[in-house]
Amino acid sequence: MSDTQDQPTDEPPAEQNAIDGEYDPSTVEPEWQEQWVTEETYAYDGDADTRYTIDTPPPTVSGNLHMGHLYQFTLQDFVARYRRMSEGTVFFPFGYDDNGIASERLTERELDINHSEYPRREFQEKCRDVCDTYEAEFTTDIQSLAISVDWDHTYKTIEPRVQRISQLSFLDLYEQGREYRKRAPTIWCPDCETAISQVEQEDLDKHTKFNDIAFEIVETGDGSEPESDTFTISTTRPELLPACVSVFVHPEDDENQHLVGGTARVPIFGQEVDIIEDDRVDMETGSGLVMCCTFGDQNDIEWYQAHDLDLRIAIDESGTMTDLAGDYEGMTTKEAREAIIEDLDEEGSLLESRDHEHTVQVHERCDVEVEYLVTEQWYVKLLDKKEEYLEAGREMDWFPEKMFTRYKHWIDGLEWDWCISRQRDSGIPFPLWYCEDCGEEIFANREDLPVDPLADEPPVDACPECGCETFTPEEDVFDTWATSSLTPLVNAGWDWDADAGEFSYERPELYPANLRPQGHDIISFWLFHTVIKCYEHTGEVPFDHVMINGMVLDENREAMSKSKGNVIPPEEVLQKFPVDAARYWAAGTSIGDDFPYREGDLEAGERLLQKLWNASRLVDQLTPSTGAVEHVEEDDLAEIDRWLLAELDETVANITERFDNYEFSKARMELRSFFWSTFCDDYLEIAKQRLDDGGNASTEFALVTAHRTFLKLFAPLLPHITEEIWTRIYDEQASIHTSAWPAPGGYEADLDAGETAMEVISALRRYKTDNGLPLNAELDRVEIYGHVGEFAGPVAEVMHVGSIDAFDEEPDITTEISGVDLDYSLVGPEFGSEVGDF
RNA sequence: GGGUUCGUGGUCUAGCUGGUUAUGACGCGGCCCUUACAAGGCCGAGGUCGGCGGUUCAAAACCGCCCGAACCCA
Repeated sequence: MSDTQDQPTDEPPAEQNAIDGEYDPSTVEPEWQEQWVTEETYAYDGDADTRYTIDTPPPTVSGNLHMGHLYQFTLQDFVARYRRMSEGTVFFPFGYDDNGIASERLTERELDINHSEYPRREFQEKCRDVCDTYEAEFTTDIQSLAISVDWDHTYKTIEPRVQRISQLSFLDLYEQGREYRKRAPTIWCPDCETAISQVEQEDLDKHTKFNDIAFEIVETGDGSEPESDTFTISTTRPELLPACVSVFVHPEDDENQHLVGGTARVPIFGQEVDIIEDDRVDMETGSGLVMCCTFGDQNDIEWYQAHDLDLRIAIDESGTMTDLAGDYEGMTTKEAREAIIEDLDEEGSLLESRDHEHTVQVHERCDVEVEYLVTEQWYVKLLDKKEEYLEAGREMDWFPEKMFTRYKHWIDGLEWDWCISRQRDSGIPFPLWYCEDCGEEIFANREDLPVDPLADEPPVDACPECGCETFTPEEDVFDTWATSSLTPLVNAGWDWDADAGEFSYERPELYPANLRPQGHDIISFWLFHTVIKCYEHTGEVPFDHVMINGMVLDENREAMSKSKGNVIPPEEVLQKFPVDAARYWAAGTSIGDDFPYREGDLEAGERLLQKLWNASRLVDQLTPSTGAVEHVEEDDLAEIDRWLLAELDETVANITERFDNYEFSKARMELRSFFWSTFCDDYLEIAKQRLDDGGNASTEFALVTAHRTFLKLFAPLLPHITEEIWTRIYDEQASIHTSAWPAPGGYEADLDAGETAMEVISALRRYKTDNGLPLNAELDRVEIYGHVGEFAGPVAEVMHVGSIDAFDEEPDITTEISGVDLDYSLVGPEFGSEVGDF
């Protein structure tokens, strides 16, 4: 009997009328939140037979909780709570990603300082202090949302344990030949003086001058005599002229075809450059001829690599002109731009200078235009295994399925290996030194990790290559995602076992994780990096399932943003509505779709809470104390009671399948509809009549069984109210959230007759309403044409009908209302309608 | 510029492996205080399923183009 619907047990009887008065979430919810934390209700049971593991991307510590967090964590929590009941135990950890540039930025903003004003160590300490404050606040917020995290399993990506894992990962990938150090073009912020990744830059519209500059033709490609001695190059960045290495012509540009293969001379600086054909030229802009400088934009880098061009570096790390710029050396790029335009004009090479508006790439942090510099950076190889990583993505089940295409598309479009070094202050250091003489890389020993090469000594006294005894520490730190892509391994306690000479897990059962829930905005970098790093370390993809959530929009379907001023802070919502109502709202959309914040949906949730409370009060009033409700065997159940339990069976099966497939919206809708319409509107009304004059074991049993089952089915969505009712009526000791998920009890009943009976009730209500009668008005006699089986009795009771005559056959006459004395004839609902003609 | 996803009553949605009268909620109108609940119950109005074309006996669903929105990558 253990795998049946939730039936009454022999628990100690609760006091009669355990539920009275109104439900007051403002006092009930905080009490439970506190109790769940102090009693460790959600503790992971490592010894359990079955378990479920969730690996969530740790939120970046960059500010306060927003609606996106509320939504996302709530969705994760639906899964966690459902699985905790159905599987036994759940590993649901919580982490903070506080080792990156976002945290530095938060610290600078919070303390109104700049990182460059402090020694690295001091600044790092400030970052940690600020993050601690925010994290404590964030933790309180998450707990107040009833997210069922195991608070004994939390981590920060800056903590030593995670630093060790991150550095181990670096060493392992290097030994596998998956990493290399290379001098190559990188995206560079001259203000922050660091390499940045593509995701850290954003578009900004800027007003500039578009300058037409004459280049002298030294030689045409086909040896012909040119009509003119010069051609025109249009550029917004004349300060890059000293870095000009070639000129490009589009292959379909007939007018300039004769120049291809020839050479041109750059004004002022005088270097001769090749004229080359390439289809990446934008023929619509300017003259159709374009110069390539190392480097003005990403296109220049592509050309540089595709055509093996020279490297001419005219701008250094701080945005200052180099000696290559001759007279302009030492100027900022802005000063040089003005000076060069002036000199071009004087020399007669400046043909025109006009206003121009275009989009530039800036660093999201400081809005300063990025440069492309050749610097020495560490990379993780990606490009040689695109096919394999695509296959790794296919090994996971995606919910919704269509989100896999984003992963696929990202890999298809990959053109760069992953630059993982950052010239930053607060982050996890690279565990290595370089020989001062020969540059040999000296890596830390695995058992010594974590190390900080700026403070710690290298593991050798002399360079194994050249014997030199002095070393330079690597000053760079890892990209945030080089670490936060390791959370599945952090959860499982991945580590190097020096004795065994291999990697091991502290909790091997946790890898791979069952589920990765996250937003669709971070599929391309966070999820992708997590999949490939874990895959390279373990040979296995880190997740069975990936559940992708959409973004929260405002009521007009627009993204919430500070600049639009349409941000709704969660605390404002939670002041107005119960947490359970907010969770009901969060359950209201298909997974993966963006969806708007709508107050009406929270009001609907609030009404559901009241309905649940009131229905529970009625069940409580109608039935004896829990211990006195007797178990009734299926054969001894009245038809109407067995019908309810059979319907409930179907609902249990459906809801379970919905949760299995992360279809919270459908689960919500079906559960609400069955509870409200079938249980409250139909069955409860019937039960009231049946229990009117004393006890009825069959109905009491069905009522309590259904009610217990409802509470459990609602528990993942509405944790507070279900716990409150559960405790009051059924169990004062154990939480509903650690009880077992209900399973269908195998009840069989005449569902057709039940359905017909409910339609008859509905028709009788309509009749009374249409005739201005109260619903409890007495009717003398009703004839039913249709199969209602043994339900005629309950129907008569609930609708206050004197006598019911039921006929299985269709009537000869369709409808007949006889007399004025409330005699009533009713057509049996037509059922079994024909399905088309084919 | 390239790609992905989406477009269903006033609002948010279900349906989308083609087949009765297109689902539900919110909102709106009317009636009803029936001893759990008026934050309730019952009834009702409201849709050319973004547009045009195609496939088919049959299209909200499948195909093409167009319009519009969002996101990702340039």
